[in-house]
Amino acid sequence: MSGISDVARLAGVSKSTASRALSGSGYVSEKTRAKVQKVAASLGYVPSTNAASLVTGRTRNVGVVIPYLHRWFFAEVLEGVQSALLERGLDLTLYDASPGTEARRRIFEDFLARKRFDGLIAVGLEPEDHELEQLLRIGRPVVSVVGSGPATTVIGIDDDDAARRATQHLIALGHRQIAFVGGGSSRWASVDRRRLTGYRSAMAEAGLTELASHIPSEVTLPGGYAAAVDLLGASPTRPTAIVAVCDEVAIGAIIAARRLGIRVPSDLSVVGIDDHEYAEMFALTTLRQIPREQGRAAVALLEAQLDDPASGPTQVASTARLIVRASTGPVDDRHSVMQSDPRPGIDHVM
Amino acid sequence: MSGISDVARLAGVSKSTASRALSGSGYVSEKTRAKVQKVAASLGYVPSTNAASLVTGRTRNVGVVIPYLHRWFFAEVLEGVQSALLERGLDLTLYDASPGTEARRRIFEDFLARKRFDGLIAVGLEPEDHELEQLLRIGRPVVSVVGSGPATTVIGIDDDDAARRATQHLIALGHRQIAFVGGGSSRWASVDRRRLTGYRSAMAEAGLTELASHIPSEVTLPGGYAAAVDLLGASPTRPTAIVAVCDEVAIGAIIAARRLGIRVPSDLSVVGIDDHEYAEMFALTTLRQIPREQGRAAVALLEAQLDDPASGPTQVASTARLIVRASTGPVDDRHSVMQSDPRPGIDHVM
DNA sequence: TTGAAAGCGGTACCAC
DNA sequence: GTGGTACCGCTTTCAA
Repeated sequence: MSGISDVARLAGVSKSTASRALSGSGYVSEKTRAKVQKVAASLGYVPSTNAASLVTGRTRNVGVVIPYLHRWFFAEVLEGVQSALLERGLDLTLYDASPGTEARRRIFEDFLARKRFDGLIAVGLEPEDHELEQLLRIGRPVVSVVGSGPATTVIGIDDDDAARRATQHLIALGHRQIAFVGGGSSRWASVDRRRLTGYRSAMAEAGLTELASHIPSEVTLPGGYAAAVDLLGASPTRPTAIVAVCDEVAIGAIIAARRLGIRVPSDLSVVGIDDHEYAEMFALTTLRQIPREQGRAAVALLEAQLDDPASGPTQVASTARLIVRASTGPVDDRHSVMQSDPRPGIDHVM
Repeated sequence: MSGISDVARLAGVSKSTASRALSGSGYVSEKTRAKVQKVAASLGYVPSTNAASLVTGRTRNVGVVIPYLHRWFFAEVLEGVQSALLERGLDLTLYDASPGTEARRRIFEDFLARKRFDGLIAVGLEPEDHELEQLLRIGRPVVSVVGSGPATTVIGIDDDDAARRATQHLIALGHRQIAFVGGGSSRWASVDRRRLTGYRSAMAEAGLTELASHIPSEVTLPGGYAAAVDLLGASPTRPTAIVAVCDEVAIGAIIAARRLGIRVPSDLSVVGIDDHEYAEMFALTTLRQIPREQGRAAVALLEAQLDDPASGPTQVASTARLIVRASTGPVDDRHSVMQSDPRPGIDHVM
């Protein structure tokens, strides 16, 4: 393992000059720079980030705090973050902080306090009050993707608007019995709340407040499935349409409908939010967000704050785009129309 | 930010004593130790890992190289690794190395060379020859979960055996037309290859070599769906059973079958390998592996190698357990039996 | 049992 | 433009 002194010696210069030549800061003649770099390369010299950090205080590492790895949205954001960091030569330290676990407590208590990073990206974190306090006490910039985060930069989509437009899409198709499925079964995520609000306001605007109903469920595919089985199987006044809190729940609902012999979209329309990787396979109408891009944007925002600590927190909310596929269609009041297409709901089979 | 010197000064001892008292190595009187620790606590002292690493050479950080984040198996392993590291107070640096990407090249070329970790855990990595060489050149212990890895510790299930038993299960139910679905469409993962081999040997042992067939597909749920649509929709001699390379493919196949009006298991039996989080929802018969445990085991193995560098590479393969649910059943040659149960295949509705 | 001092591998200030 | 040197914060001999 050759160090910078080895490089310096073999290049016939001092450590300081070698350092300048390699890090690119400070005056070095073109000639010596070339020489030093050649020697460094021939030696396979790799600078010790550790040593550099010790003196500069910069770690060239970013921490990512994330509560779930196995949910589509989170995994996508993480991939986006990783790729953007990679391009900048930055490392990524992962903190998997499932809500309510001992692991999460230790992360906030011990791991984050070590400050082995220049900044933090929190994905859908929804920190408790004392957690938020701990987060700020660290004294490093924090960028949140989704989730709440006063005093930090937050980025995401306009959830209220997305759910409202999803609902409006169904209303425009003539639906009135529209249920909102998902969220609220255990921990309420603020995202889910905002989406429910958007749904409710669209219902209210259409004078359908009386018909609005919220079916709680785990925010997962099996959760959506289970909730839909209950909703569709038992209810005497079954809804003609569902707004799902996200695509996973929407897909679970579609699978449940199929199992129950309910045709999508002729008997039931379903709209989600996400544009999940399975959305096309299920011909799901949805409001598209691109979490990977949100992850990349988070890195860019963090970088900006790192370069200029004075720049305060920003709020960035993009607008989700409605993607109409075949899981939504006009309401059919007759309930007994002949089906000419043997496979309704799938016109984009992969 | 108080450093160890502050602690030392306030405790009225030297830096060295403070260091010993806090790190727990070396002789310190019980009295001074208590004193030092009290002062450290009151100051909120957090040692700089950086500075410690610089002198000890140990980073207390583990690198995880993983090609996919959005696939169930990988996410589960990662969670297992993370939780086991957390318990040991170790950080986790993530390297997302999708095969064939520029990002992956840079990871192997630049990032790993920095050695910001004491050891590496490679998940399903399947390194190319030159990548493997780079991996070994780093001179840090490497533990692989799945994937190939000569000269490194490898842990996983006996894939050949798992696929063989999946196939035998179907044969025992009377099936003969059994297709193997998945893998081989683009990059062949060695896991997938071993599973295909297991399937083939079971077919051969039963004298069914002639009937064996491999339907390639992407190893994803939509991949399995697409392959099954082709296989089940078009084929005049449709198989009565499918062995899927993993649960995601199996579930895709079940969804495809339902769309095509093919009943599972009366018209088609499907068996997978994994015991995916959706397996129960689809009543999928499968060979269970517990990737989270594999992740935890990887950490334990790495720790062993870290503590005793002399201990050579180990190979650990556990045996997958057959979980029989309702996606497999006896072959029905009459093809027109009355169905008494209106919802075949789902007796474990969630 | 404790303290003094020498680094770990770099960066950065300052004089030349 | 370049070299000397102090120092980042901690661990670790070595003496006392």
